[in-house]
Amino acid sequence: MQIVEDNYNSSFFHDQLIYWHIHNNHRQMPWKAETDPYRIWLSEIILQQTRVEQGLAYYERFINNYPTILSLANANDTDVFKLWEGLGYYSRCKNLLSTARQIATEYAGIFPATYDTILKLKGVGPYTAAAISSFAYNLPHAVVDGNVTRVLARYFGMDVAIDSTAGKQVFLEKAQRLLNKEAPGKYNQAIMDFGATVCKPQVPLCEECFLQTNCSALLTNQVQLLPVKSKKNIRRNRWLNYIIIQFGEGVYIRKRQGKDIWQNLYEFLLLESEHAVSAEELLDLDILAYLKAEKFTILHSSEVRKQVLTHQLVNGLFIHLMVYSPIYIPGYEWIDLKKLDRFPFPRFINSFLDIYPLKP
DNA sequence: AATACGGGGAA
DNA sequence: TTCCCAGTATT
Repeated sequence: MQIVEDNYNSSFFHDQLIYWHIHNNHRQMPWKAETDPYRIWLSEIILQQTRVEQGLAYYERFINNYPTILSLANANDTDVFKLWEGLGYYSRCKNLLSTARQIATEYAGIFPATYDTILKLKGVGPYTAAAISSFAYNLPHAVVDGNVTRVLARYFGMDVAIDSTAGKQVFLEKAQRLLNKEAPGKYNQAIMDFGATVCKPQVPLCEECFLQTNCSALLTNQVQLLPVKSKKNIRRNRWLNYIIIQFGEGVYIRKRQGKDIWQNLYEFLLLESEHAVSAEELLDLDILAYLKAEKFTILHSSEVRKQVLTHQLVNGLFIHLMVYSPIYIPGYEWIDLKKLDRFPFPRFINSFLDIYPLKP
């Protein structure tokens, strides 16, 4: 890459981007022009690896239920996870609560206002710290998200892998050099909106793009090849079979623990298997021995259901049983069906309950 | 340095 | 199916 040409391109790129942002960027979002760091932080956590359209409703619900960081800090965990239910990446929710409480106790409820202190907060990495710093406090820190790496990779013809350690450093430095130090928030907003609405991943609008005359990828016909990603995702198969054991008007559930998917969400009696198993085989397992001592009735046995996650393909079936005396299952608790909707469940379970509602 | 962590929308 | 989304924490 030529240094001189790079400098020329950089100033053209920067000026055009700001011009577009002021005159032709019509993307609306409720947290735009927001100055409350709590709201900015909340929106940024929700939007990590999440499309704006998907996160929007969650943001509104959180603001309605918890208008201040102190109200969030004082909330009860299950209620907050219930609000987060279905959004995915549930460690974000855990860290959200943790940070709200830390700010309540250690910062007297006042959101920290420097990049380094913000970066230390749980759930806040380089991207989110730069976003909060620039949007809430107009501090000169460039955001580097998926939009930014894509835009920079294409416009400047950067073919270093965006998911390599070296690549991340290169893009961060490039973004930081391009940043308008006078209006960092405005510049950060501009480049992300541009990436999301014009320089899109699959079908970018190059024909109507105001940067087309200087875009390296477009000029060398590499738009579809940039940015470069080195790692490929592996998806493993998994079989999660659930036994819904009902006694009276309640069922047995537990909160998921340990380092696995769906931490802090709830589930029914889980029987994980290495391969697909039938309902008959499941009910034959030793783990259900204590059930055999009791009289029970099979009310329903579902088809195999599937859910695609980023690193797993979850398969499994649901069996609904009725028992006629209370049973003890270590780690599980009996919950009245009328209260079941207070508990957050993974999508895999909720999608089954949608077609097979549990009624008292 | 590599990997896991959800769910949804678009092609 | 595959890709990718206003990334981060953990190993």
